[in-house]
Amino acid sequence: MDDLTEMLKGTLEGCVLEIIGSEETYGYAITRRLNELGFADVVEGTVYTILLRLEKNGLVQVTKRPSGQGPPRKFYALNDAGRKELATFWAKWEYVTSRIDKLKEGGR
Amino acid sequence: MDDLTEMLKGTLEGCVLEIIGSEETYGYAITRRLNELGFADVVEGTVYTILLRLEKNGLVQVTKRPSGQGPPRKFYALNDAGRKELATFWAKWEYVTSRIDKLKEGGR
DNA sequence: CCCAGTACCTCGTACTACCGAGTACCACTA
DNA sequence: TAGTGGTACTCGGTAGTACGAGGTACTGGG
Repeated sequence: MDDLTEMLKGTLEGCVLEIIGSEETYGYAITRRLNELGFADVVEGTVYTILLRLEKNGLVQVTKRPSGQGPPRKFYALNDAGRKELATFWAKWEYVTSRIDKLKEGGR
Repeated sequence: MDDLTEMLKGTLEGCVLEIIGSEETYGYAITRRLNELGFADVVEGTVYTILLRLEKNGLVQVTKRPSGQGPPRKFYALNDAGRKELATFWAKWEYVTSRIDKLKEGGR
């Protein structure tokens, strides 16, 4: 699948929230997970910008832990605000997809 | 539904293509159609930007016609390149939504 | 010792949508 | 004939998001 960049705008952050929400994890692993899921072109730089943004917006709790496999890892977990934001994201996603599907079906 | 701006990036152009593809139409009407469909915040300025981009990228055929209700209208219709682009858009859309739904279901 | 793999961070760029303001044309009305 | 409201298009500036390319740093193996 070719370039999905533009289509992922605004949804990638939600995906990262979802991943963090299901399991406390760190940037490098999140990138791998997204790639596995089929978002092959998502690169580290992108994920880190999102992570920084989440932190700045107070949606996550960050814990640094040594890894034994390189430099220490920064583990991210959702806090209450983050869980709320995630719920909002899914609500928007439902809304948008339902409208677009309707449009696609020639909905009048 | 609050601000969908970021989530619509990259999909709005596809929506406009779809609308034009189903019926030759013009900017003002496209805006109304989008609003009806539930994309309430989409404004004229945005639609015209997209339309100009489509024209510049050679995806549409433009015909000017008097309206009897104001200034002449610029009617847009898809050409071959536009139809191809529209098909690509839907393919991407399928792809992205399937991956995200998978993620949402806790897909491993 | 160097290199590959892991892990993180930063800066500059491109693209897209929005917003505000402006232009203009028409029909109807007072 | 001046004003109002609806139709219709254009343009310039702004903000948000993802990407690319680069850099730092730690570990273990050849």
